[in-house]
Amino acid sequence: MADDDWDLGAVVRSCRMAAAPRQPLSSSPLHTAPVEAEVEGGKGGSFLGFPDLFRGRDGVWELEELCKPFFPKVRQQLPLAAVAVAGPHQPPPSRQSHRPVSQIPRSKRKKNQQKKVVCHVPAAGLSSDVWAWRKYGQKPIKGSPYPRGYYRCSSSKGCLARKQVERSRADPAIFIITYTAEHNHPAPTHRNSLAGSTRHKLPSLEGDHPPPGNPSSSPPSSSTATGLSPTTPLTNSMEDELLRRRPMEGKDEDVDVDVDEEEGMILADDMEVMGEDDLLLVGGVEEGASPAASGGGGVPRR
DNA sequence: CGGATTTGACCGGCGC
DNA sequence: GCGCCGGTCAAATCCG
Ligand SMILES: [Zn+2]
Repeated sequence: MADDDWDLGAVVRSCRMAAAPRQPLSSSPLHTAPVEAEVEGGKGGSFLGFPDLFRGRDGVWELEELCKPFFPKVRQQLPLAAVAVAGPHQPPPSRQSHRPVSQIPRSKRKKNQQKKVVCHVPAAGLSSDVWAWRKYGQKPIKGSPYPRGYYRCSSSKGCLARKQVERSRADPAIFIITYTAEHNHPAPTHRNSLAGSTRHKLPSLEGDHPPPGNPSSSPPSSSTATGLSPTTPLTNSMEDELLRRRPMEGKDEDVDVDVDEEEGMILADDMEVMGEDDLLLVGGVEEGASPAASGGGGVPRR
């Protein structure tokens, strides 16, 4: 392959998340990833694309510009490694128990699964998420005073969709969400009332009153973010608060970076085709196993 | 009771 | 070879 440089041909496109207050839709299930960019072999090179404005569908939030002082570390992981599976595997669990990775060649996926969609959205954007996410980790990242939250689809069972939420270092009011993989099932329901599928969303909270010590003056300085995305539903208060902090004057920039290497999106395809109302399952995508079931065994799996 | 959240530890990859 | 970093899993805990 190539010669030339594995550098990158990145195609960045701006896409707006559009909270879409509603809208009959029914023709665009993908509300958050209308565009995609392809990056090839990205390593050691700054790319960042060009501000490509895109039509303004509803013309609600007009894109502004993507000139953000990104940190000097905008490197994207490199793909490479196109190994083709292989074979034998089934290596016994060496080391403690490590992780019974005997499910799928995660190793390959790791680097192969580079499908990422980065979207910069304001606080309001967080609430635009119609999917239910379950947080499975949070870690402080270098170069940013705020930690990054790792979320997974509530139905991790067939949904490899993952989401990374991080706060912008310059604009704490802006969140950088990185979506990986797509859902293989239709959204829970178009945002009915947003059924919160999660907990932790106390209705209380009015005005500010954080009991003790709530850094209302300069919150960002301290570590611990002020609360990364709660989950699907965003506390109104928080939303409002954030909005207040930095009223997005039309500043809504979204960058999509999609790296596709090989197939593997059949499921997604299906979803695209259907994605209409409540389509439950599509043809048996489920894993044959029967984990959830009702506890028939005890330890989950893995 | 189930599900979600939280926190720590562990692993793999990369850089030096 | 070791260290750094990011990412994920896993167990414990709490809420509804
Ligand atoms: Zn999903």
